[in-house]
Amino acid sequence: MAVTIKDLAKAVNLSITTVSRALDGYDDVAESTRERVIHTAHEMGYIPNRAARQLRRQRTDTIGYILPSKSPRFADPFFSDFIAGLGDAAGDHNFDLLISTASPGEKGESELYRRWVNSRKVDGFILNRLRIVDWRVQFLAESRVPFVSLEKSQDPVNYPCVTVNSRKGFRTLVRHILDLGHQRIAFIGASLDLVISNDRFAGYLDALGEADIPIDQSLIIQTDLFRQSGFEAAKNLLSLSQPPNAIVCANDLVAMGVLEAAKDLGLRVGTDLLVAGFDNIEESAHSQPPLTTLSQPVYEIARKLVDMLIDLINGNPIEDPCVPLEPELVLRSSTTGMVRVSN
Amino acid sequence: MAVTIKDLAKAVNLSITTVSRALDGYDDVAESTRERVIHTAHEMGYIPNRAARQLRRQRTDTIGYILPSKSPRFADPFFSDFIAGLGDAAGDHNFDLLISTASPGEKGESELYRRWVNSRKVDGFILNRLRIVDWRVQFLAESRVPFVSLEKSQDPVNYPCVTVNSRKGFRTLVRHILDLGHQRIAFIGASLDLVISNDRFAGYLDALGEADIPIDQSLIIQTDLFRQSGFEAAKNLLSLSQPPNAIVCANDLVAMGVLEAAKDLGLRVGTDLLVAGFDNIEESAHSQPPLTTLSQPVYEIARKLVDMLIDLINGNPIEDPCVPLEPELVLRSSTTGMVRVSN
DNA sequence: TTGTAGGCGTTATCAA
DNA sequence: TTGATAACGCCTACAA
Repeated sequence: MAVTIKDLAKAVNLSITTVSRALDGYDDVAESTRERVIHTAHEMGYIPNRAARQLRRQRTDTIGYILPSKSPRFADPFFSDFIAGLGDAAGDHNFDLLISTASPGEKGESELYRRWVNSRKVDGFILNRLRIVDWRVQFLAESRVPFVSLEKSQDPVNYPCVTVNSRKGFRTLVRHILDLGHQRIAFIGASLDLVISNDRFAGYLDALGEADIPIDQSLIIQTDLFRQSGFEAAKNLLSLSQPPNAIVCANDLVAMGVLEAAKDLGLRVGTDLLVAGFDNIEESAHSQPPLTTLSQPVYEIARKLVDMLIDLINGNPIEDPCVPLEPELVLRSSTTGMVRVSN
Repeated sequence: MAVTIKDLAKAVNLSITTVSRALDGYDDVAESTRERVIHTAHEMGYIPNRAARQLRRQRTDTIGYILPSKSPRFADPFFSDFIAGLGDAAGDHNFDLLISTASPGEKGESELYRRWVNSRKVDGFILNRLRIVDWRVQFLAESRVPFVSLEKSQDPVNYPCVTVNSRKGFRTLVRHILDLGHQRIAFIGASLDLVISNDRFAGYLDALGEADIPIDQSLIIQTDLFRQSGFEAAKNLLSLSQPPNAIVCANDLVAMGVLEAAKDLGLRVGTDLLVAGFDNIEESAHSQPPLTTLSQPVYEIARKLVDMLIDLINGNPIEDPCVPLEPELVLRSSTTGMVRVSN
């Protein structure tokens, strides 16, 4: 059916060996021979069989990403950008991207990682949504499978990563709100096991601490990072006897839910209630009102991660074992009121 | 490193053959032997090497989907649901899902399909966003690679598919708007080469024809199925000397752009201007105002497609070579005005 | 009921 | 500069 190296060898009247090496650019092949081989290969539409190559080289030229999602049906747009970046960068290196989904913490998740590792399905992993202590880090390190991550866990293991200083970002964001004269600021985030949630919460505390504002536990909510969770959390917060006059959210999706809750309650966001998020997803520029948020270059981060991972897989030295980035504060009318400062 | 069947055979003191067949459930293996093998396999964490199995079986247990997108960074939420369905269903069958992106019509696209076919990377393909005449259908049919599709092209080839009657759906939608007393209805869609665009346009024409309303070419716009395109198209439409009083869009994303344009121009959507879309993406329930749209069960469709494809790959008879579905009209205030008929 | 052996398509080692 | 040949890990006639 498909043309194999054997067919090709027969066609050019050479041994399989020579053909293989002509194609792989070894320098012990006569230039004329190489040209002939390459030409005929093109002509016959020869493409090496992946499985055979993998078996022989013990490599798959595939990187894996397991989307940490309970319900992929309502995927965070964050992941669209992230996956697009992974896919594009992988393609540039002639790698494939294998994707699956698994709920963090559930049994299926660890099984999936284990399967992909044991059956040699991928040469390495991309991780994100790390926990402070993350079993994946331990497991992959022990299994000696290359991996890189967005965010860094506290495990005593060294691995390349990209980190976004969301702590500092959130501190800046909360300060911005304080500067506008609002002091009763609520925080909606996820479990503090999650690095991103923890960092952002820390930034929130930093800013309040510096302004000598006491922490009010009733204004701090831990939930999922979904729109619906934001909606419900906001409904609760806003029905307190002393409701907050600002709500900062660990991501934009949650903030979208908050906007909707505010609308339901007839609050004018930007004046009665300030709202902000994190991620700068596309929708946040188009919401009603547009959302103040912290922007991180998700697509580029994903690309960078792939570059690092492939270096790692190839045994190349990684120039920058840890790339630190700063999120950018994007001011929109959900905090600045009617004046549109930025789009 | 990873435990192979050889290691396992050694451990249980049997030949590779026997182990292999014990694991594969052949009935010519002593029950006691089988138990011993399975037990030890578990214990040692044996997982068959994919590459070897693929090479031997000439199968990859992988299905491919190439996302037809020019700019994956701003992916249509439609694709999130679709891909989630593909992934989940594939997983249920112990198949993998290989994903990549390519711009429809560009050279990279055909190369990608060709590569995946020739290098036997996947056992079959899922297609969508079909053209009226689609080279992929021709190519895959000629290559004798199994495939199924959402929507059906007009190529003289038989293949299993799921179709959504969007023509009828759009007819119903446009009628709904006509019933509300609006007659100047604009259509924003994509190239009429695209089956979905063509069908929806046909439904639009059906409804206008039945109501004896002449077609006004200036109200018909062909563009991309992106939010920004909808925004721009709407700006143009609404600045006509005789602007439309309703705009129906080939998908929700475009409708979102239209909503924004309307807001910019100070129009009250639902009264001054009616707007509707197709897909029922999550955002359409939360937009300002919520959007009237046609709903199709994207996730379930994707699952169904995978089931059909895997049957096809396995040579099983397909019970239903073509599954026809009806989209459901979801009325919201973007056409019904202030009254929220449905959420 | 179990084992031997050949081969899937490649790449890599060695010899010619 | 080229060509035999042996793996990689698995499956499956066929033989025992």
